Amino acid sequence: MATLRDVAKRAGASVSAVSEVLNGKGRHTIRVGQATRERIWAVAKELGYTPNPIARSLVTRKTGVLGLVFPYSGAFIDRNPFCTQVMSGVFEEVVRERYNLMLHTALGDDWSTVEESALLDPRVDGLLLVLPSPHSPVIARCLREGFPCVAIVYEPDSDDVYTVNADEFTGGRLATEHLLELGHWRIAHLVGTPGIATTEPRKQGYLAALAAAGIQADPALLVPAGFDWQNGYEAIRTLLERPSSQHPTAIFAANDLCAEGAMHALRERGLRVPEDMALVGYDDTWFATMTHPPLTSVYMPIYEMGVLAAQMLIALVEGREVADRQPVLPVRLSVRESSGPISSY
Amino acid sequence: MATLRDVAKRAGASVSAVSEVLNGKGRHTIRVGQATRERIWAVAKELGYTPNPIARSLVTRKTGVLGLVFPYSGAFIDRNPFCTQVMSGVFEEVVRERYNLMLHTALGDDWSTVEESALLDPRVDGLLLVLPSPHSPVIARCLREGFPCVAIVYEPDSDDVYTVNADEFTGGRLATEHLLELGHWRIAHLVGTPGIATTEPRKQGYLAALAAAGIQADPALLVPAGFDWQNGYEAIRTLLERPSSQHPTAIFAANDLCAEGAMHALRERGLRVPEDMALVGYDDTWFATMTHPPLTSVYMPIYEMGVLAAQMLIALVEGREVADRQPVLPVRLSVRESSGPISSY
DNA sequence: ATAAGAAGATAGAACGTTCTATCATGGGCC
DNA sequence: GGCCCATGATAGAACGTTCTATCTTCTTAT
Repeated sequence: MATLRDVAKRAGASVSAVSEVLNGKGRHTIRVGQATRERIWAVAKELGYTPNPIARSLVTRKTGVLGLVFPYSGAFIDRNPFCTQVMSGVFEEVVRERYNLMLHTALGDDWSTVEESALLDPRVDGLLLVLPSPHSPVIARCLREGFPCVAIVYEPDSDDVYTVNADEFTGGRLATEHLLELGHWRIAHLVGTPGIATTEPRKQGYLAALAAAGIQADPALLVPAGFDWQNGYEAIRTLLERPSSQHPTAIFAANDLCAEGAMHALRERGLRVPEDMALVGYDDTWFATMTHPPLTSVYMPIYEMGVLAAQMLIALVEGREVADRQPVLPVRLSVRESSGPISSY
Repeated sequence: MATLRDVAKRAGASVSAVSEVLNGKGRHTIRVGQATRERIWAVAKELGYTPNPIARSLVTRKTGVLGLVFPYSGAFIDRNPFCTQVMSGVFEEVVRERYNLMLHTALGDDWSTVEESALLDPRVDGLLLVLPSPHSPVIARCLREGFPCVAIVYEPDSDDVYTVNADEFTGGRLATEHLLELGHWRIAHLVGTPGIATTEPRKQGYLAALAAAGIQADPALLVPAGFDWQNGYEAIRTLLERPSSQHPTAIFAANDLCAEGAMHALRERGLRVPEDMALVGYDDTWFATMTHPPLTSVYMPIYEMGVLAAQMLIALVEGREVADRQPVLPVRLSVRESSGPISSY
């Protein structure tokens, strides 16, 4: 690997001049004439000079690398379309802006590994946190130390924290309203994993829609489930063990994966979707269109959330101001077959 | 951020001593007495010293970071369970070995972006290439320059290249044999994307199984498709436009996603799986178990391939010898409902 | 003619590590 | 008393950049 000094020696110029010509942005007072410029370029090409980003980072204190931190629960990354889609959006923006992406993970609720590795690590310019736990100590620390950091899906616990969220409450409401419009009034909600930021607002949206329709929520229809296929499957199996008079006629699942699990359990009992049980999912990832029947689902702009978060973080890293610190992106309902024919149209 | 010098000054010791005590592995001749050791530790704790990996990398020429390069075709990362599962395996091993992972991508067939960023980039110690194009110039270059590099799913074009593959040929054979055993003899194969390393051997396995059964392959039943849902969907729609006397009775799809697309198209025409058409997928990702009916699929140890590739690369980076440069991992058939009842048992 | 400043350049000090080479001191042994 | 060597230490040269401070010329306005 040729260094600046190698080029300088061979071109008969100073290291400063070579640095300025090859890597400089004209920020400082180093002035190099046309002739020397050309000589330097020629030698650089000849020697195949390529700058060493490590040496550069040591002095500039910028690396051009962003850290992406995922919650880790064994199978989260490879099984949950939400995570991969966020990543996809982040990645796209990162590539566009000529940054690099470093992957980190938090083992379970233990974010200490992140603190040890990524946070204090000058190898990354900033941190993107996906689904951090509530009142995340990592975020608190970033804020305290002025380390650039954006959380994706996080209940803002301070005005200073940068977050990107979707309007989960409205999502829960839309899903439920849709089922109400279809004539259902015994609607179950498969509740997401407790502690994950999306769980509570979706549930509140569900409750609000019921209340607005003058229906008293039946606590027995708030079924604890989670965001995994297995969660949906087991929740429905348990639910169907009750006497059929207590069964709902429609289900609003925690997310698409959970909905598919539910569908599977329903099918096992010979119940048809949507004829015997209407079903609505959440997230509306690619996965929702390929179930049978295709899932009605609340569309969340997951990819866009990744892009936006990356944009915000890059702005922070580069010292630009971010107008909206806590944007909330709109959701909408994607109506497909799993919720049944639409009676109101 | 406290530096070695800060600690040294405050502890009344030399930078060398502090470096040895806090970060050294006892590799060289620096000897520090018990008393100074304790003083240094105390001061380090007091100042919250944390080593700067960038400065360290500059001198050691090791970063503890591995680069993971994915093929990029718009939606590959977030839609294809294969890629995310490889990543999951790689990630697991990388975390276990206390390395870090940097994500890169190759835009389409243009791996030049990789050459520009990752390859010559001293920020990574080695490169993990997922599904590189045949005769990859990147691999050739790594080999030439002695840069550690392991390819995941790659037809070895030299004895020196390190690859991790699954036994695709046997996979294609197993899938086809299974359908033959079930009594099918008009078996279509939805062929994968041309140019991807897995496409050809799977097809060859299919042809070999037919030949072994004394069946002459019908070229019309070799349907060009690809590895995406849409590919399977469209391939089957085209296929079903032929007169039904020319229809197959069974389909071996390029992968699970493609199989699900096929299933969708079949259902649209009122054809039942497996009663009217038996179906076998490939990869056997989590996705295969949640289709309806669940997919019979060739299990590929994708996760394990990621782990193994990472292990090999880390060994290379650390200068250890790798016994088997081109391991081929075994596959097996996961029989589920989409292929129909098993007549031979 | 001369001061002022522009143009073209360079030396060398950082950045925070690792690690080689070197230097003291003191104890044990002949 | 002198020699050897173990023990405890340090100075300072790398690593490859960026960038401030400084030094020559040469032009140009007064």
